[in-house]
Amino acid sequence: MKVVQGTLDYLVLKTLSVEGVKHGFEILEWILATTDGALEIEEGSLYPALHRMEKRGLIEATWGVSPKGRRAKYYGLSALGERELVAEEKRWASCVEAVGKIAVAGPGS
Amino acid sequence: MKVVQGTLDYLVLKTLSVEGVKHGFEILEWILATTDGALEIEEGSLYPALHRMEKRGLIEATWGVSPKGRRAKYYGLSALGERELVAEEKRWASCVEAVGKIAVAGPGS
DNA sequence: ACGTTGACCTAGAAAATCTAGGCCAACAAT
DNA sequence: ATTGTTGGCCTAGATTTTCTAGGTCAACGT
Repeated sequence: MKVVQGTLDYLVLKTLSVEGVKHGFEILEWILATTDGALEIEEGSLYPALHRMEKRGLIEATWGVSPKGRRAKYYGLSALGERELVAEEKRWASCVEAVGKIAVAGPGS
Repeated sequence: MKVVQGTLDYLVLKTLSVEGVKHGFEILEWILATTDGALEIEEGSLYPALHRMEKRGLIEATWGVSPKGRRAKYYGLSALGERELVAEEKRWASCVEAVGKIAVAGPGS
């Protein structure tokens, strides 16, 4: 990801919320495309993250077949995941806001 | 910090750039106050970070005496640190922008 | 028959932050 | 004089997240 740590869960939750059910590879590609290549998440980061989140009950998986005819694990948001998404959203917003305050502060403030 | 990982260096560099020379405790307090309590950095995070950054030549330290009469290590930005700050600033901005794109994207986009 | 692609997986490394302490000097209070 | 509190710095080890660098297996094309 090469950016900041602690955002991946949020990104995945948001992706599933916005795009609906998706499998791992699709999530990677969608995030990459949507951010114009800025957020290049590695498979080695994503799959463990998906497993963590599934174990926590935030997302649910079912095996299926991808449009290209391969077996694929489709993930969808659970009710718990939706609530978690709201919390993560706040967390991220308040972090961005706080860092913004530092950036804006001047010697006279 | 309880927020996102990978921002601390940026926050410290920015603090020193905006506020000038400061010692560790002051940095903590200033960030806490400036973000209205949102960014509560722990001493156990800050001091190792300061040492890392000093080793990398981004900041320079001199021992002095605090306004309250205690010995204190004052840190200032080096020329290298100023350049690093510019880079970190871009990194952070592009990350926020990218995450924003995910958040904004809708099923129709 | 063989190489490529899609899709998933994992072990171990690397890095950042936190927990939970400890140290010592200055000062206040008794 | 002693005790307690505060200011300021420090560190070892745990935890967590992400990445590196692999590997597997089936579908498809040639």
